[in-house]
Amino acid sequence: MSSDQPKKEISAIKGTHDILPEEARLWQLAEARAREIFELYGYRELRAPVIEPTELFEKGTGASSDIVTKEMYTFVDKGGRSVTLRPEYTPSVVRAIIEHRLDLQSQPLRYYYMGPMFRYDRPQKGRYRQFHQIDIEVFGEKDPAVDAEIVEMAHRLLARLGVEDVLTLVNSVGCKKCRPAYGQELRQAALAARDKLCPDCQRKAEVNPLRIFDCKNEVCRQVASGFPLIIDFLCAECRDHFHKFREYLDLYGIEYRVEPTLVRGLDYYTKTAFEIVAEHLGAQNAICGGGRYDDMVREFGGPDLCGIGFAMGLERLLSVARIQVPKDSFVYFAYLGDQAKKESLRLARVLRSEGIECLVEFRDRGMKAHFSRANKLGADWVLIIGEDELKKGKYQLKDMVNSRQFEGSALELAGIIKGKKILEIG
RNA sequence: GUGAGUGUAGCUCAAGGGUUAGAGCACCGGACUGUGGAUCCGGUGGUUGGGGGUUCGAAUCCCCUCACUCACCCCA
Repeated sequence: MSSDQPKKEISAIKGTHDILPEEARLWQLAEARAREIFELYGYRELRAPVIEPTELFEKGTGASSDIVTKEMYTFVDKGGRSVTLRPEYTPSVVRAIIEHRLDLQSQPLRYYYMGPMFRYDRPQKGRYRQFHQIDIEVFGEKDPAVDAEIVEMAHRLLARLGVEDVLTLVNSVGCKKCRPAYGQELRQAALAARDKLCPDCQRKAEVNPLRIFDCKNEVCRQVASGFPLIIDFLCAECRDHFHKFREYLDLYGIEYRVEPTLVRGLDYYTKTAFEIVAEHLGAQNAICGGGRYDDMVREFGGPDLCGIGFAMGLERLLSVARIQVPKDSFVYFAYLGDQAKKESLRLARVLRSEGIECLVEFRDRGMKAHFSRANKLGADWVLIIGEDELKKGKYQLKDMVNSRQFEGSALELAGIIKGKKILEIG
């Protein structure tokens, strides 16, 4: 680089990250496990665009939510439309269902997806501006058994990824019939105790009193502990739903704790709300969050179709996952001279056709340097081609793990590598 | 958006106003021209995050800015 180049190098946008090959292996593995498990339960992938009309989230996520009011990547495109990089996935699925009349298919509809989401937050551990979620949704099933099913499915995935020390919190946030009455009672209690609360909670008392329960201030917690709880206000239907949900959780052997103050941050939840938190994750410890949203599809002008789902944060998941990436096995070509290099290139094509990973480097090296390099790269096999091998048309294959060496034709060696045939030489 | 802390080689860290900013690891090469991991020797690599100021002199002190970390807030 010449000295008159600009000094500032271009770096990734704040809150976004490159996932380098070594780490990408972990992502691939986690994503593959998630797919396997979801498909075992009959879920199928539904891919929606990263970018959506802004109003989709204003209506879906909620115009008063923090996500919509201050965290969206929103801009006007060249056609003058306001568009937004999705901050969450559920509204997109709802849009797709209505747009493609998926509700006419036999229900329930089970979907999963994984991909990037965008929120203009202040980055910190476990919170990034571009982050990734694994998302599942079920539509058209009001039986609380499905609520328990997705929790159980989440647990299975966590177990598969070696995530330990998790705590599952469940609650019911009621429905249109019973929540308003509770909301009023709570607001009254909050306003009555207003001057004892921290400035932040004084504001919440007006805007969203449920949030006071989340305050970490000791005084606020004390005060809030005397507030009424939603669970005492649930209508018969919601109470029954919650009861059965818990019965099914017991049936599945899922350990959980009823957290009467658990409230999901998105406006649309009804009845079941749950969260799975992990220890050793710091302040952003929610690894999975979800719940039921029975009114959302209808509110979008679609059919009366209930829904439930959850999202898992992949970054958070991976930071507590204990997964072993299997080591790749490949053949390194150690050649001497230009003729041997060309023969290596030719041979590598043959072996690749046999499904064997091959690495031919183009730089001229001595045999020792080749081996040193092969070792550094972690090659399981080194295929040696020099003058002797060119003459014979047979090659030396060294097993780098057991330090054994074999001789044979390309296909014979391929057989050895694939473990089908052993031709050992003295 | 608010508060606090931290930025020195690719990584982990020294030097705390005074020669030319060092070490380990990593990378490249040699000892060793057809057989790796070890050892020894050498080499590449820095406008000390960036900009401005104070000073005879700044990695070091001050201001701004950027990034990261932690917390608030929010949430996955």
